[in-house]
Amino acid sequence: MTKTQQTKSRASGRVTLAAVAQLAGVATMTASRAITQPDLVSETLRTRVEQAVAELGYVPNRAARALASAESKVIAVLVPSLSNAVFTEVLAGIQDALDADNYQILIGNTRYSDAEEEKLLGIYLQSNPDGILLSGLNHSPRVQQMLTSSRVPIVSMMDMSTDPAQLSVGFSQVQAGQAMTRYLIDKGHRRIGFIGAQLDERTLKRADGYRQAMREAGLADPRLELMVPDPSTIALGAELVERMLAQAPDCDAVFCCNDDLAHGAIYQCQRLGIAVPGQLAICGFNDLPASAWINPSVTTVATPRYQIGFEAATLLRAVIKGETPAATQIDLGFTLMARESA
Amino acid sequence: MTKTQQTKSRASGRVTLAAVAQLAGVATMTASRAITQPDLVSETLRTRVEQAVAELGYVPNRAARALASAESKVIAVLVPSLSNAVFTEVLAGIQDALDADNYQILIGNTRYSDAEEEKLLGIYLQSNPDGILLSGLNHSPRVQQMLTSSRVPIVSMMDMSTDPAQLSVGFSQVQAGQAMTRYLIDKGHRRIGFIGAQLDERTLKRADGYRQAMREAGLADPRLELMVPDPSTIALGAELVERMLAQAPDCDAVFCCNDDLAHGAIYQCQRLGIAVPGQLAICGFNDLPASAWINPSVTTVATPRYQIGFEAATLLRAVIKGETPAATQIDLGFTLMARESA
DNA sequence: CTGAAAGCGCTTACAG
DNA sequence: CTGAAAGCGCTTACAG
Repeated sequence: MTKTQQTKSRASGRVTLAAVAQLAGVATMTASRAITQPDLVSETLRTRVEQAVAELGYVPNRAARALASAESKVIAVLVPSLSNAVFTEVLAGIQDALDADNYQILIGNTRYSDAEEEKLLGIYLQSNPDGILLSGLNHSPRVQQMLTSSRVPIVSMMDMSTDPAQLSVGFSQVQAGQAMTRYLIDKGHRRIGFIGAQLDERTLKRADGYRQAMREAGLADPRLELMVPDPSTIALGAELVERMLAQAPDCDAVFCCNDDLAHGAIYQCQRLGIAVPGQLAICGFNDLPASAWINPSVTTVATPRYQIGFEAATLLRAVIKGETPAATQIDLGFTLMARESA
Repeated sequence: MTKTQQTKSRASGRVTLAAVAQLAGVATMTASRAITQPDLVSETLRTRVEQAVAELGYVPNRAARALASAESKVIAVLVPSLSNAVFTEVLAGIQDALDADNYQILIGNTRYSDAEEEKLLGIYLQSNPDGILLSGLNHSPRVQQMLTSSRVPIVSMMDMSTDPAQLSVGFSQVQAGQAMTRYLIDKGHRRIGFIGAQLDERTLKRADGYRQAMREAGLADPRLELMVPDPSTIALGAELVERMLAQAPDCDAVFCCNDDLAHGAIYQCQRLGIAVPGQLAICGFNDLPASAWINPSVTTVATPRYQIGFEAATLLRAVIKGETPAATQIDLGFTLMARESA
């Protein structure tokens, strides 16, 4: 066990596969096989190698493996936010789907910024990922170009693509926006406002759905829309509900593009003495855990984000393995949760 | 540019440094230097290499770099949860601190499980990380052993270590628990309950602080404690406040080990017609964004989680660079936020 | 400032 | 079922 003959070597000092093989009395590649494809090695040698691994505390070097083999066992995930519970649940689904495969999951938070997305993708591409999980369908030309030239398999999450060549898992953001608006119209509301923040792809599509439904009903009015680029927060919801009421005093319902905004709007109405839903109906989007508990409980759209992550990762893994997926577009749908606030 | 003489080679097909060097008319290592240490290369050659990089769309292979050099440029971060906003803010701080250094940040969600922590650490160690950021001070013997034998620099986040050899950044969970309890006592409360969930290291320490303060004031009573191992959620807070009132009907204040629980407790009191803080004072811990907005607004302890992430990453980076840090323990403190609910 | 050679620690064909 | 050799794409000493 004392075989330190490092002269001017660049050896890291870590235990190598060669050391394991030597202790087990086999060739390096037999040791390699005993670890990665144990079925191809006789029980005798496999046991000897396993003992050597345990005795030496051998930890495989992932960089060496990635360099020598075709695959990196890395999957990169790009999400626009980690403070938004929606995406942490997407990540939980991804984690669960990839659990057993020894994948290294690279989680990148783009903070809703194209520049940040480009930067992170650039770094991740250096790791030669086996696959990439992306949020949304719209990306900067630079990102698209990087993606194309990398030839890495990609699955897009959150929305449905119209391009059959593009793998996507999610649900129709437009239809969900429409469904909520129609629900409010059916409830008898006529002056329905839309509050949107961040103005990311999904918010804009929900707004589209809102507009379509309002137009169909002959209720469309641009003064009922309030769109700001700031990040969605409870504080912003509180602010925007007041601005909406100022710009459209006859507003009788507000569709907030997400639950954070809706919660803030409700809390603010409580302070201002505005009855919800009596004087003003308020609804949100996503069905965060708090929405079922706030008083009044919040009418919203439940979205299958955990499932999206799980199914997207499962689809990606299949594609990486060279399988031809049964479907390239997986629509997981959404559920309107009618509660007290609207 | 047409130099495809791959016979039975295992080449990946990607553009290599050698190809860049050839196009630029320099040696491979000069190309390498032009990219990683541009100051050491003449302007002429540097420009030629840069043009070749752009023309070929060269992306460095991180695995090859990691294998050839001593450093992996990987930092592994282990957090117990991603659904808890506290840790996503810690991550934001880490991201910001490490932004410019081309580090690959490996984010691992241990889900409060020792087994999961061991598994993730095992995977991450294969990447030979330059440093590791850990949550908390208590880890399984197996994890400690893996950490020790890896010899990778470590910084612990969230709490203060008593071991001077252990780098830690955070604040005293015990003192924070004490401070909140004393605040409630000073407000005149005598029958102060403590509700704890998950029972992770931090919750147990806050409970310790609570007990010490109650003992000092001669108010200690085990019937005022309610500890359950379930994950902290709003729903659980709603359930536990009822159980607390059942087990200690004369309870006049409840200290929840975190804000999620406190929010649930408040919503439930609203439903049950229990006035907060009139009949029952309720306070939380962490100061999540909603706490300032809920009616009544929530008395809680603001914790410097973004700063913890930022400072811990900064400290780790210094240690990796071989610098001797000015302090091995960084106490970032906490702030009691007195609001309406208690 | 620039470069030819060796090596990092693994896996891939190819034999036997 | 087992193994000797070559190679993955970089960087590290060491010269010049």
